[in-house]
Amino acid sequence: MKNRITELRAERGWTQAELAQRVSVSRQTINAIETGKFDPSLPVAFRLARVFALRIEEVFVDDQ
Amino acid sequence: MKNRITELRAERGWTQAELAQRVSVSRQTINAIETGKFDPSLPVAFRLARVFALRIEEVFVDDQ
DNA sequence: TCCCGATGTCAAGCGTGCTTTACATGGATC
DNA sequence: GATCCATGTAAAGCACGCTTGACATCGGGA
Repeated sequence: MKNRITELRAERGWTQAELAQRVSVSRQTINAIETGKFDPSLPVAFRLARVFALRIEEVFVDDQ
Repeated sequence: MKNRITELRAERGWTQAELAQRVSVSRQTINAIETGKFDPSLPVAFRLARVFALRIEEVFVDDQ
């Protein structure tokens, strides 16, 4: 499961810490998701899509 | 996080076991998701949306 | 050069997601 | 009543998601 979070965050000029605050997780969690350590839970994925004003499928790419 | 899996599955005439097979999880996992025991992981959510030919937001409803 | 903000990473700890095995219940059919 | 299928549930075990706290590195600006 890939994601476009680093790119989408950069477009908006947000730091990892800022994004973390917007979706109510720790900075380390955002970093781990961006660097592919693990996939977020479904609720966190929804919150991420929401702060980017995108659909989940536009943020996360299922590579089967 | 609510979901419409029981309803969508019934529309298609699938049993929990059939759906489980289609998304490659155990029957107990489908049952637990339907009965609200826990939310699926993001990859399983993608597979569920895919077998229903719907977007994730049409299968899962984030109740903030 | 010195500092500082941003990012990467590690460790310990805890709750969740998912598995297998197993058993209980209810409805339909015989 | 006996059988069968679908569903619900439980326990044990393992891996993952997320936390806090801490430390390392890197680039930019004073």
